[in-house]
Amino acid sequence: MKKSKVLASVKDERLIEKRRGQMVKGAVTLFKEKGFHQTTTREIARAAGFSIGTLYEYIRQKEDVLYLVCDTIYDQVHMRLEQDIDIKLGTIESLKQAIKSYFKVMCDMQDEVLIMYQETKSLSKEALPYVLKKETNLATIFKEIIESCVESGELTLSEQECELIAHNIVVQGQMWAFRRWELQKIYTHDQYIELQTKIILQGIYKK
Amino acid sequence: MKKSKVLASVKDERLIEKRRGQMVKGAVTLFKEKGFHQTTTREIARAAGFSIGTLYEYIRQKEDVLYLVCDTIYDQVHMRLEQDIDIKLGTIESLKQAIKSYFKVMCDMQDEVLIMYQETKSLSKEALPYVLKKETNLATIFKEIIESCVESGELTLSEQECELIAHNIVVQGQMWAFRRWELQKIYTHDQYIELQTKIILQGIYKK
Amino acid sequence: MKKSKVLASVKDERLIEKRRGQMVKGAVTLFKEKGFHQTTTREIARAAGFSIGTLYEYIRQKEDVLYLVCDTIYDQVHMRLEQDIDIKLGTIESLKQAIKSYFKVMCDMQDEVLIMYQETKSLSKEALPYVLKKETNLATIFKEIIESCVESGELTLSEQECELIAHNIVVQGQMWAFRRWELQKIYTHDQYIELQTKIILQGIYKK
Amino acid sequence: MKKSKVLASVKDERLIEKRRGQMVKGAVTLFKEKGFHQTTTREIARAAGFSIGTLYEYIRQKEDVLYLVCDTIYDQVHMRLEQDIDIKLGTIESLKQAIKSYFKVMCDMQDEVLIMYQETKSLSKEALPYVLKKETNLATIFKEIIESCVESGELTLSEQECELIAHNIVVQGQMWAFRRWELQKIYTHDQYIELQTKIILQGIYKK
DNA sequence: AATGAATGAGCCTTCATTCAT
DNA sequence: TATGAATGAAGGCTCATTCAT
Repeated sequence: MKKSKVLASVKDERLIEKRRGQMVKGAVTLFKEKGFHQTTTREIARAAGFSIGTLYEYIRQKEDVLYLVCDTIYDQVHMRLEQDIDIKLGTIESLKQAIKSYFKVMCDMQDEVLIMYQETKSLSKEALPYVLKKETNLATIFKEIIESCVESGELTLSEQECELIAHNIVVQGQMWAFRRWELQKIYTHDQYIELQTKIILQGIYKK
Repeated sequence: MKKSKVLASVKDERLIEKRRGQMVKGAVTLFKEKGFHQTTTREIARAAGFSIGTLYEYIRQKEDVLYLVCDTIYDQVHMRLEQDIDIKLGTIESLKQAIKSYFKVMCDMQDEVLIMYQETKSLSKEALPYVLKKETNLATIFKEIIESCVESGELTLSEQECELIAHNIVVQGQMWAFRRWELQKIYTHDQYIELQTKIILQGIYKK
Repeated sequence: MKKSKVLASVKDERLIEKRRGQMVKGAVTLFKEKGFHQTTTREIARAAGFSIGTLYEYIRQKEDVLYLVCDTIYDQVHMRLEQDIDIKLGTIESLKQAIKSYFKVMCDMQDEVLIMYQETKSLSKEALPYVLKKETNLATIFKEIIESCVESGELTLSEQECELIAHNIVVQGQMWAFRRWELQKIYTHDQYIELQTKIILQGIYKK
Repeated sequence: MKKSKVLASVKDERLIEKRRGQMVKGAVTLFKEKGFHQTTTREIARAAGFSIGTLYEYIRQKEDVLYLVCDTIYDQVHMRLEQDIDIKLGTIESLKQAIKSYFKVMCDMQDEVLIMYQETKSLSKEALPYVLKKETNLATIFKEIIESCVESGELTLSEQECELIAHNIVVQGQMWAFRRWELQKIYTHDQYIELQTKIILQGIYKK
């Protein structure tokens, strides 16, 4: 299964899972508020509910926390999407459903999305591609859904177009996170979903 | 007009302008490469071509540099847009033109866009809204262009829709900056502009 | 007899002996390589073949390990000397034999000798004199051998001279350990022994 | 001339010289007392009379202080020897004089000698050979003096013997430093010099 | 105006030691 | 007895900021 690349001194795998859970939860709260660089390892430890010494039993460097946070965020997004989405149906309705589901996840994880946008660059050269890969996977999911629609004849699009639209969907979902102060003034999130979906589909439909 | 809120010890306004120019230029290069927090005030001073002491004659805190950088970036964007765009025409063609022009600016300023996305949150509570305002202005420009088209009868859209589409355009322009590694694999930037424009307009056109 | 001053939580004397044996063996290897301060208690435990918790069942502080190591080294030196040396003979030949034997031990225990020279000062004020005493005993052994030769009329030396020569012998034996890189270039250890012995005796002989 | 390999942030060479002087002086006092590892960089800074920040303007790592200390000690030894010693004379008397002079230096620098013996191994792989070279030079000086005596016919010795005796002299000079508690009980340092000189020469003289 | 040496708060990280299991 | 997770004091080092020249 998933094999985290972050080394721990502690051997009990279940404990590692648990402690890192606490760690990530505390860290997300702090990163939201003050960002990665402004957050102290001591603060992370305290927010996680243990001492600084214990923190370093489960990671090697501060950056590992960021990696773990990013990793966890994407895993959560994927988990929630997998529950709601069925890629292979090939109907416009299923695409609508996927957009709606994804946009809702993005809304629920607004703060986490922001962290990803802002702190990703602080990852080391080794960790970065691993995290970016996960971001790419997100676009791939939508690309596949759209391609299913093309195959089923519901849509007529080139592969290039499929991919671009997939990227657009991904970004427009995240958009709520980093433009929320502007957007909230005019729409509720439900309205936002509805309107964006309409525009997206209108941009696609074969005439 | 523009009245910078950053205080300087030096009195000569022309010198302030000049030194801050050097400063911002050096800082942008460094921020691109390592980010705001990883960049040292000393490095900024050196990149600007003067000593750390001199740096502090023209700013009060490190954060001022970030503010100046963000400020400058938006000014540059606006300046270039103003040259190319005519808001009042009310033709689809002028909207196309505006999108094209804006997307090109965003491509030229890829790195600067990334800085804005990643470092903005490090601005102080006082400076932040000032910078965000400029971002909002960008959307407003497009909103106005689209509304011109509505007024001239070229398009039929609610105000809500106009605003959302404006935001979409702004974000899709920036998208090239933070997804370039993915997007470059499939399109040249010109193709990207063309395709996005097509999709945007298709999402709008009255049928 | 020997009554170690290092306290243990464990009661079984035989086990204490055994575990401390493992401990010292591992520690010597590590101290050779990285020195006392650079060596971690965890590393010592691992090298000894048990856990950090167990280590602390047999010592009270890290420094105890150093004490045990020093103690063991001197015991080994003495043990080997006792096998080879006969103090009371009073012949030049027996002195030669003693020097040869001692020099050979020093050569075999080069690394241990270095540890003694370099780490001794890290012992606590209580442990230090106890270890230094053992070093002094070494000189005393040679002093007694030389004095035997004086008593038997083979040599004519004051007590002062006897003691100084004893110290010289002790130090010249150790010299191979901390100047080996220089000395090895010119002599084998056997040549070294022979030459030093010749010079020592020449410095003593009644003319 | 001498070009220290330790990098400084400060540019003024004279200031570097001065501050490092203060630094080394303070450090020697502390290292004598508690050894390199037990001494804090903060303590070094305080002993030198400036802040921790300033300390790091003149070195890169703590180890640099040790290097500087070792370097300085050897330079001092050499400086004092150069004043007193004339290598080329080729007389027994000049050898005696050199021994006396060297032994006196070693007596004056007892504590420094101990530092060298105990802390040298804490130098990095790069710095170590540089320092060891200086130690070797010391032996070379005596070797040359002895060889002058051989050339002038005052002594009859092989090159091997010359070198060994040189090493013996160097070590016996240092011996006072690390065995002083034993030796002081029996001799004054002047007596020590006299006696050792006698033994050394007796071990050499052609019969 | 310009310089750069000085400062010290504060951060990341290590590691000896303890203690519940 | 043996284990190893937990602790937190302490240390090395950085860097924004100041100020005398």
